[in-house]
Amino acid sequence: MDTALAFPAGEDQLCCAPSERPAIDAAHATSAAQVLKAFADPNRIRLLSIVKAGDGGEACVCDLTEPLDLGQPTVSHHLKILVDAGLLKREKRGTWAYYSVVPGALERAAALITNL
Amino acid sequence: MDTALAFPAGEDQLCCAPSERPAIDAAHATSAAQVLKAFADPNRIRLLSIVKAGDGGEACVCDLTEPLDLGQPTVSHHLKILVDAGLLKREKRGTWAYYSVVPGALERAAALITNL
DNA sequence: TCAATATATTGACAGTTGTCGATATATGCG
DNA sequence: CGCATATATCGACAACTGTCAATATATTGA
Repeated sequence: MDTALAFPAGEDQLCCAPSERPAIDAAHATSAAQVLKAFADPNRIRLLSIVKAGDGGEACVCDLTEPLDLGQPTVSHHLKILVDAGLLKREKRGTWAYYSVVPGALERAAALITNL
Repeated sequence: MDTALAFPAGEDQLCCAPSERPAIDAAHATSAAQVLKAFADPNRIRLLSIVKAGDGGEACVCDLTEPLDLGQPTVSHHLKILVDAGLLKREKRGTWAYYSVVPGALERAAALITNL
């Protein structure tokens, strides 16, 4: 259970102008890559997109397995990766598990790229 | 040579508000993942960062192999992946190869995430 | 032309990842 | 309780990826 360090906290404000900022160190690169790795698969991209576009910004596994044309275990696997990366959150209601995008998570992930 | 489709062109303006946008299709997800995959490795993150922070926004391979503690072939390999993804461009001057970030590429890559 | 340097390419190998089928674990309902 | 449904976990396997050593390909300079 490598449960989500996800977004290291703090680190929101920038020390100086982008053109003057020094290169990031190995530790930051590793944690950034850990999050960005979650976007490195087409099916996970689609999962994020479908969940975000879903009614109420959420979707359950049963809504996701068909449009992706993947087996249910594989979908669960990808969802776990997205949750561990801090991008999705899981809420169980009855028999169903509803996934939704963690507020601000996509923007923070995008900032990892623009703030390089 | 799977030379960079990179950023598919067009697709810059959005059809509607983010909350109303439908989920992206498989083809878009695949091309987005192709670019984002380039960010899925800590050493490539550092390469981008070091190049961007370098003098004149560029760096040659010889400047990159030492701080990353990687062999020269491995650095060349990662640089090729970043070039193929449309993130870096290569300019050969004499014996040296200078790499620099393609203008706007990081912002476009980040937009692939926020526009999900 | 020949040697030295910088970079790219190749081939190999271990480690990781995406996928599936089978199975386990809930949860709700008769 | 016992069955059906929804989801998660496990084990296996092929495909992909990151790394290195060895080698190839410029390019410069003597």
